[in-house]
Amino acid sequence: MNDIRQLAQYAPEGIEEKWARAWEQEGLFAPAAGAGGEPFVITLPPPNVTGVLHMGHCLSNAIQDVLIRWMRMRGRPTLWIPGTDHASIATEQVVSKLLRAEGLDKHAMGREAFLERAWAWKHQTHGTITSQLRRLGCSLDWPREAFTMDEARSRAVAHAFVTLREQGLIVRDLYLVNWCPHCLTAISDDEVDHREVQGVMWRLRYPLADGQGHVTVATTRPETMFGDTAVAVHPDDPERRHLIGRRVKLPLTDREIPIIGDHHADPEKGTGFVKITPAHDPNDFEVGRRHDLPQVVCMDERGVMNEAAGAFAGLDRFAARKAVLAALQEQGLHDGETKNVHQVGHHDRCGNIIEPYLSRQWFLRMEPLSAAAVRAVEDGTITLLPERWVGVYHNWLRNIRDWCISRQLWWGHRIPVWTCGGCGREICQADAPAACPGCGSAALVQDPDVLDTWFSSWLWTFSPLGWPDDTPDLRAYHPTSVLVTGPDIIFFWVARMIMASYHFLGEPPFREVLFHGLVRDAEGRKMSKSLGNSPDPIELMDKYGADALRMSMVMLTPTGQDVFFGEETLEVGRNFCNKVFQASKLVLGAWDEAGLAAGGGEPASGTCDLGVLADLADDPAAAAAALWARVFGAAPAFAFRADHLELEDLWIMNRLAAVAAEVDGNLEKRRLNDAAYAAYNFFRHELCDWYLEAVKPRLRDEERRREAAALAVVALGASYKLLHPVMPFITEELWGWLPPARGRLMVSAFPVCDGARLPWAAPAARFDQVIGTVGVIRSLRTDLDVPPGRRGTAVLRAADPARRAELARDADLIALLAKLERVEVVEGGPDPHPAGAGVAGAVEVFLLMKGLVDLDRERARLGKELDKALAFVEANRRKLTNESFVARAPAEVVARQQEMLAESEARAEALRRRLDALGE
RNA sequence: GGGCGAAUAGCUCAGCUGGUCAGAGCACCUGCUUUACACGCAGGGGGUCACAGGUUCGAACCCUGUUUCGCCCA
Repeated sequence: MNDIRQLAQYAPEGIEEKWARAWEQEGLFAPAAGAGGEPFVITLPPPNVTGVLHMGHCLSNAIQDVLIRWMRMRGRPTLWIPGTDHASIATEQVVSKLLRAEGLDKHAMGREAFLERAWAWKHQTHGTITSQLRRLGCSLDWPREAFTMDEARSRAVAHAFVTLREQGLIVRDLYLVNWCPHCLTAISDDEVDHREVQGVMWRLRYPLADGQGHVTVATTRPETMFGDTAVAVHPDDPERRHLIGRRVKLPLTDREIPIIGDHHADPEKGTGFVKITPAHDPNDFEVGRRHDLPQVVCMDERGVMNEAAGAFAGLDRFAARKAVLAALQEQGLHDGETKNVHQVGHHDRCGNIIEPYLSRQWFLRMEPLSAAAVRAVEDGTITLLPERWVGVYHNWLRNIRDWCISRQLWWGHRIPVWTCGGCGREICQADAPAACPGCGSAALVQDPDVLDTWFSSWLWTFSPLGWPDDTPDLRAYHPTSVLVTGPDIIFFWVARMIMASYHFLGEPPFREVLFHGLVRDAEGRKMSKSLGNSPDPIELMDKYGADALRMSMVMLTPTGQDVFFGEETLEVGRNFCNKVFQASKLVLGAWDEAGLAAGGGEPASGTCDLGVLADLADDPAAAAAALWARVFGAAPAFAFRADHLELEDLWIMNRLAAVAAEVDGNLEKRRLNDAAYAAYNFFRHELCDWYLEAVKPRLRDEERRREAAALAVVALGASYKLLHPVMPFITEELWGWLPPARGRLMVSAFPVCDGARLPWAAPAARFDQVIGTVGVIRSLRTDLDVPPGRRGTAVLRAADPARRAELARDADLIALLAKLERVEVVEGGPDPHPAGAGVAGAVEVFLLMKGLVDLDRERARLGKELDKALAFVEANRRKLTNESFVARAPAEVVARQQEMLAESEARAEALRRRLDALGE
């Protein structure tokens, strides 16, 4: 279609792809060269490279693009850096699964071959996510794209590791970690998902070693008893403390273990005796350290019992539980059980129950890094929005624990530590050493593990800018401006990024964090693959358009609030796109007919201050021309005639200034939904419903069409600008159709205004009076059943002479908008009769009925309806005065009956009023 | 167990510093093919602002308690 104006409805196909390509080719996503001012920078939270875009990304990326486009238009050098994340565990799982489908085994094929396959998979899927981001309209600076595992980022990770190691902040320790027996790797505390589980608390009898009875321990995990190295009681427990120092025989084994006193045992909980299993429980681990207890590991990395479990060796942990209980039962050592709801840790990636597991891992000491992060948020250097997350953030930092950063995986950054086979020396350096600096041996073995993915992500504000090198980008664009992400990764990522940036660069990574909510389905459930309730954004964009998707999501999502998403949500956006298109069609047609020369200049980004209207309020023609010049970058090629500027013209300019203030102000406050809604409301309910309707007759009038057409064009142009950050494609397209428009909308100036300085307050109020009056007349028409085809006469009565003078001047406008034949303005006198009456402010409004409706027929019809209504009222009353009904019927039914009575009475009353209004 | 948040129309939510605040969108009902738009226009119904107290001239808004729900941490 050559001329978009021929379209009956707006269709985004082709248009969105066209602009996505054009903008990128024209280099408009790169920060403007030579532009002054403080850069506005965002690093895209890198999506998983092997994933696909989901609705959450759409929301997050739409929010980021709105901020970026807005700031770019406002003239700030703007940079949004794209990138993807290697997602260690997730990717390794996906690739392993693919291999299994081919009958291949990861371990059999070996590390090198596996990594080759993983890279191939990464290359294959990488394009998916990036093309989806382009499709969504994200104005990312693609030449700067980074990948957490590319060479530069790997260097940054290695550098960070080595630095921290040299600073003594990274240590290797035998420690109890969260172990996933399914993924066969350690995970950090933060990857453990605590879920409430209906479990059982078993009571087990441990015989005293001297044969004098037994103690009863309570446990939810009997299978770990083979790792028990003590039984604890509270040292102040009056009933049990006398047993401290004695020994018990550990059932099913030939071991004896001591009874110790430790505060960990709670006399109120369970039986007061707690078995201590240092190698399989984090609390017990601490107890064990305090009492120097041995650590007995009784299962392997797959959760299978080992030789420490004697006869139970080889059983899976859950099978072992049953078997142990059965064996104890047989020996009379099983002392009953109670149901017990408790929290059980699950791996957030695979859902399997994690196992506390004793292993040698790398840890990062977090406490020394946390102080700067606490201070930055406390003193306002970094702000978090919504503010309520500040407490959560501080709480985590105050109780910070060491971070287990090693993972028993292959896909990721390999830990840059080598051990010399010759002298046993440990070498920690960024690049692989050729030989041991100590003994010269070349027999070096690198640590087999890789680093937690977040260990690369936490460098993400500066690693994409070239760190650890001192690059021009790093100097120009760091700290970044905003981080937009979900609050679910406040610990994983946000807090750690802040710590990393202060530690390595001594400055904040960003100035503010904007948290957005989760996208849920229409029933409020989280979107998940297993539920199948997560729609494909690409399909949705094909169907509704990316603009519609963005507009709907942004408009319907208050800051930080979860979104309930159903496909019909997108209709709001799609319908609005069409509305914008239709209005544009109307105005462009009128402009063509007016045959005006346009006049427009090359646009420059920056602010286009509509406060100029207030400055020139005394000379509306000059103000209109100045408005044109601000919006289109050059003076109009024609003159506005002051005597042709009407009330509605001043009003729409007033509204334009007000909406600019509102949109810009709400973006400033990060209330994106309010900003989008303000622009939406202005366009649909002010520009279309009132202004365009008011000027339609002028647009057909050769003498008077120029000013109306020109102001409509300006209003469209300014609206496109205000809407562009949210709906970039359609606005860029339509901008191109505006005769005075030059260049690209996306890099044109953004309308702003000081909301306290709006022009023409008095004329605006006068137009509001017109709107109110028209509203009353429209209501009366419906109430009185005036056929839509019948025009009529309204009488407006006002005591104030000034108000009467205004009404007289606006009578034609009111008649037009209310579809009346005549509007009379009177000072006083009796109520017109027969007529419907209403009030609009200080103006009494009468809609004359004579001639509009056949009074006799209407009287007859109303009389009949009234009779019916009264009969119904009577029936209701009879029932309710029947005492036995009121006493015996269910209260609900009586109440319902009373409701019906009230309703029918109200209806009868309304009908009587209408009948009275018709007169004799 | 600890912390945070929420409760306002059928649904999703605004309501910022007590005073035109009882609102919007969607849904619903009615009317209308008015030459930009039925992906539309016009009109309309609908809420004891969770509950109970308190402060105040005045409370969705502040305080206390209760209930329910959600999230995070242990």
